Amino acid sequence: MARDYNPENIELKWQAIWEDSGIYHCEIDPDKPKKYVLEMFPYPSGSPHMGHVRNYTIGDVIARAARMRGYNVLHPMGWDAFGLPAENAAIKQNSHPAVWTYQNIEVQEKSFKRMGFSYDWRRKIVTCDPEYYRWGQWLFLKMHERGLVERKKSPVNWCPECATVLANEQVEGDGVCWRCASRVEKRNLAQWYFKITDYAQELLDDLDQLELWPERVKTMQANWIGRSTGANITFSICDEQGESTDQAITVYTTRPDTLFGCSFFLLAPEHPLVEEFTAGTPYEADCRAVIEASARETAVERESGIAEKQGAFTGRFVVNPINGAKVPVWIANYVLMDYGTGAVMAVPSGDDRDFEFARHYGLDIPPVVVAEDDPLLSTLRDESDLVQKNVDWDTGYTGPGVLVQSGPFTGMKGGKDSEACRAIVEALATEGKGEATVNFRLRDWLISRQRYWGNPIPMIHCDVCGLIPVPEEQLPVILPLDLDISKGATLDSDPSFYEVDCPACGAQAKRETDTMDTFTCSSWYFLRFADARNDEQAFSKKSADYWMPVDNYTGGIEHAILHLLYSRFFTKVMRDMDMLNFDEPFKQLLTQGMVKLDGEKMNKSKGNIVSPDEVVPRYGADTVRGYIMFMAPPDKDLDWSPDGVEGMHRFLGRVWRLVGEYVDTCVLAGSASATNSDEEAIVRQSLRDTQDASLTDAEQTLRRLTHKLTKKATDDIDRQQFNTAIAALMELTNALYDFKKQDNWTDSVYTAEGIDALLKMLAPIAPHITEELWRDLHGEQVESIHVQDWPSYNPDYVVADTIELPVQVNGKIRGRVEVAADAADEVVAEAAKIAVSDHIDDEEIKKLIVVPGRIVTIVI
RNA sequence: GCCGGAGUGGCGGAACGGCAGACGCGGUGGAUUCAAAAUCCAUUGAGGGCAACCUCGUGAGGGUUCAAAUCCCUCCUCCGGCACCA
Repeated sequence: MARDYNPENIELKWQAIWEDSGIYHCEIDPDKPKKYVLEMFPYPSGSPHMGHVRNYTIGDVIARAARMRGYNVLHPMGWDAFGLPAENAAIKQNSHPAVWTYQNIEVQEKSFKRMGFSYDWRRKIVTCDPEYYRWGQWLFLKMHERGLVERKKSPVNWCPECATVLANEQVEGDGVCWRCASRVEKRNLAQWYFKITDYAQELLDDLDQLELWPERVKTMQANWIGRSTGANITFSICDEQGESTDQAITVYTTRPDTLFGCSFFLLAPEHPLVEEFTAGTPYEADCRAVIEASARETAVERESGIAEKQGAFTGRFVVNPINGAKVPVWIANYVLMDYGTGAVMAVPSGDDRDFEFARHYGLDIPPVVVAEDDPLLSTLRDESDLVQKNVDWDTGYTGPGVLVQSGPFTGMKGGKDSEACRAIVEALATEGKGEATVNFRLRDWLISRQRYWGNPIPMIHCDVCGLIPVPEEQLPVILPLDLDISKGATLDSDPSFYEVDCPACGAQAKRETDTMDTFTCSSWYFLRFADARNDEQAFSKKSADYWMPVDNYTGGIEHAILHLLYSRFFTKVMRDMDMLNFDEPFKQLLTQGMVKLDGEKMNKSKGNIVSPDEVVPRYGADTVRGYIMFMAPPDKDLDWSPDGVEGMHRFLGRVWRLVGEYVDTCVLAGSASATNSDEEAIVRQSLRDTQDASLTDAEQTLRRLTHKLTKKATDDIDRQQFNTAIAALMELTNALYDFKKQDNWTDSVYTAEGIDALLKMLAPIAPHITEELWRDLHGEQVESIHVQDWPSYNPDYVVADTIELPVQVNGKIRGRVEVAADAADEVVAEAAKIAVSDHIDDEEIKKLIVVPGRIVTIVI
């Protein structure tokens, strides 16, 4: 009687053996095709959850399958270890972030090993380790050299809870902190930036190269970058009489075609000219009220969605450069200082916001672009002068149309990027008052953080020399570990850290005490994995040339913008530094879905957590891996179901018993079990040489299913449809059980072939049980199943000799014909006619279509 | 508002424009058992018929096609992202 399936025993046994033998280690091998399989490395937040299990199982299956398909596979693991949670937890527990971090890493590492993930652990990275973060500092200096680092004072996002500034990407839609969900405030502070906007166009363009990225991630990035085409138009400031002064303001617009409809002009409340215009005038008080209201509003009103349009007249005027009209200058709360130029030409008839503002303050709404079907068009079609100052519309009209009341441009087609846009910009350009331009929504990346647990920014403030980079040979700037941070102290409270001599002039200077955003650490870690133990460089060119780019990258959709945009930016910068010879770091991206419970996100505070620590000891890692891969396609959310876990456990049990019984029978018969794979291959080959006619029907069927399902599972794993790949393996198991009803089923070489294919294809998903059964089958001395070749299939064996085709009459299935698989279409057609003769009667056949191997359809 | 994605049995989910519901869960019946668990075998979209079979079925409504879950148009619902970006 076969042994019981005891997952815990065999899993721990094989995990130890794999670790000792180092079978998952990899080295550069120019003779072998490489595959770099990577999952987004975890934050060491505590014990792992099902999301981790899913993420890393997906990657592991890809890596293992690739290894068996003959690739030299790099599959590494590390930790993104700097950041606020460590610091907050340490403050709470009166510990140190380093202690908390390394403890958690130990727990997670152990847990990942218990899952049987096939990492090359020699390449482990921990980003808070000086051996790693020194290279982050080095990259900062290199970017500084290239002019990509900037320190500037501007309104920034401040999270009061985290007591630090945040990047735009880290403020979520409703104005809250991505980490703690507190409401973010605006503060005017001097901060460090990476000039990601220098790469805005390329970051947008190269999305086209990413054929194997999900469409939605690319769309999200494109929206975030937010390219818009339009023109800069310059309005000169004029006096009360309309006489131009030598001062001017430039606006950005996407609709230069509507310029004749500009009936007022807007400045952002924070615009520097507002003070100059209004100081000491009767308009000062009103403007100040709007400025103050809008400063309060940004925090509060955004929450409610729509803020009421507010504004005030500044008492000043500008001249419309296209027609010399005198236009009043207002301030308005909906004009943003940090987009475009902070000033807007308002065209209420062509913009809903301007329309609303104009209605509210009783300003003119002259129509300039009118829809083809608007009755207004017939009355105004030929009007080049302003005859109608107002419309009776409910909103502005933003669609395409015809220009009216627009001087020489009247009658032209208007709208976004229209001929009128080009003509008007051209006319303005001749007078130096306009030029076509492009604007991006993307802002520079604010990377400084006023927190302790991060990579120190390697810069020094010298009163004499200004900002001086730390000389390269002095790297790394070590983050001191002896700080008592229990009260939330930062580097700013540690004189032994910040008191330094200026590297340039030797005067007493102050080291920068801000640290870098953790996202800087994760923006290049995939490159370090290629050469993790290099202590002379961030990574060698050779290792990057061989291993990069990452072939398969798996991680959560929450990084659709953040990490994935930053990493693309770093890659392009390093390419321009001649460190890399490619444009994009991640060839293929798989965004895995969440693991939920009863449709809800698992959450510590809700207490609805299913932990791998409780499920794995009970069912084994193989069952958990298999379940997670089977229950949904990898990119979809998955609802945890205890019954589903049982089902996967049952399936593995079926495989266990099938192979166990096979081995037992063979041992009794003194055959098969002793064969190693070479001998078996020879046996199988010789059998293939014999005539098919010697096969029984059952053998024919088993062979056909084995080859068909091998093809199916192989294809499905290739396209990462692991759920259907597992379904195919279940079918193969069922086919073997079916064949088991035959007498002497163990004698047939097709049983051996089926079991061989089943175990090998199941190996990436359930690595332990398959390894154990593989050794049962072939003996302890045989090489691991995980270094075996992936099974192949013979297309000739996939098709049966005869096939049954459905026959349709007028679109409905009315019968079936059994024909030879290679029968000519004419033969099939005749057979089909006979099969459905009842339904044809004497009707004339109008059309007869044979879709080979699929269907016959007859139209009468 | 704009941009994406998705709506298929009791449930999770399958289906290069070609037999809708693979595979699994759950259910039902049987074998085994003193009994149960486990296991094995069979069955399982809905409705009708003794039956071979028939009818209806992929969010709703139209269309293209010999043939539509799949392609096109209109609409509804849900999920996600962005949002006063001029």
